[in-house]
Amino acid sequence: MNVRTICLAILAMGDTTGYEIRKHSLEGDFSYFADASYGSIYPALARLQAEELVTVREEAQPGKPVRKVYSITEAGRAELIRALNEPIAPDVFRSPFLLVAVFAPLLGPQRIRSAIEAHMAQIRADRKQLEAICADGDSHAQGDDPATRWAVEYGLHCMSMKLDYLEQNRARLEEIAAGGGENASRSAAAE
Amino acid sequence: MNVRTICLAILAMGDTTGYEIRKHSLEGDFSYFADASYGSIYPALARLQAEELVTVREEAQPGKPVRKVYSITEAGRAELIRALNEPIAPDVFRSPFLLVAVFAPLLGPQRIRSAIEAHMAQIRADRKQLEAICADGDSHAQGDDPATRWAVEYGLHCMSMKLDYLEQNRARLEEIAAGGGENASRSAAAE
DNA sequence: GGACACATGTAATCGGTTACATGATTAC
DNA sequence: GTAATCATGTAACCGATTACATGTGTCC
Repeated sequence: MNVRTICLAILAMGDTTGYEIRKHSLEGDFSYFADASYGSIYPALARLQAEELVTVREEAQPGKPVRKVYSITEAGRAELIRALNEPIAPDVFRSPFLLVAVFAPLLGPQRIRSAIEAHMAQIRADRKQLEAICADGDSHAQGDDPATRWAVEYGLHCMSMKLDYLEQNRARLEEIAAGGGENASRSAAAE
Repeated sequence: MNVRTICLAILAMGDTTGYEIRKHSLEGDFSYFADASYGSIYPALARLQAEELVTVREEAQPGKPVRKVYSITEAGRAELIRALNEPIAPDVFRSPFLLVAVFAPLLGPQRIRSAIEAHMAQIRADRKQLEAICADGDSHAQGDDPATRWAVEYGLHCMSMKLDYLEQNRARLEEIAAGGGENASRSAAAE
């Protein structure tokens, strides 16, 4: 999902600024889809504006820089729908953790233990963040939207499942790391 | 995980060629970690060779092009271990499907149904592929390695969980798509 | 005769990140 | 005083993809 579409999608949920789009993309809802930086968001917004898929209004606020608030246009909404109706690219799941896991015998039990710990902590943190969106309640939008809620619940479910699985199977990986250590040393020395 | 490390990792499992590395990275084991193309693999291998982290031997085979078979060196193995001991980057999970799901009310039930169908088919296909690695058995390596097996089982578990969850909750999303459709039209028309 | 698998490699391009530039306000 | 938050934007760079170039053998 390119930044352009992500911007359009976020703007379809309500008017915002480039600054806030970045926060959505890496903290809030939408953290599933992107992880965009200013360097990609601002040019994307400029381009969308040139294409008349969004409009801008400048809100001067005393003391602070001018906020450029973007709104999606009808054409923008149509373009978003068009993009979402295209064949969906497969989900991407890239796990540096699993690469470490695969080399458990080479890395030894201490490293594996700390890797598992860090990995689980990461998942817990992500889960907490997702839960916050749902529980937000009072805030004006996202958590209340049923479709967003469905997606968030799907994400939460996946995370909880992973944590359960790790809890139950981490010992096995740690044993592999401990047992294989000698083998790895031997085979490395043998070569 | 950059292509360089992926190449090193694959070579740590056994000698291969650039051509086969690509296959590993998008079909076999390792499909979790990368999705590299020739355009990145060949330059990476050349660089690794220059750094003396791998060596090459050319195997002439009559009729076919020369195979350049790469082997990891001791320095390469050390570099891989060093890379794997660095702080692990968080897992990346990017789901174009969930973006579609979030806009279910805007897209309507037919689209959502087909999106769910395609998504589940994709997961099933991925699962089949992973199962093949494990069940390979007779082939000389990966499926038998306990750490690889652990990682594969983790992946299989996640996929099965997702499928179960989708099976049980797809109806709810389809309803949201159906019910919300009118709202979306109204709100779109109202603006 | 055409498509596909094997096999290596380069050049153009692209999408995106990082770092930089600027500057006021608020909280510690 | 110093760090963080708000806020926008550009330029340099980078990693990777896409498309291209080349060539044989095999299967349908």
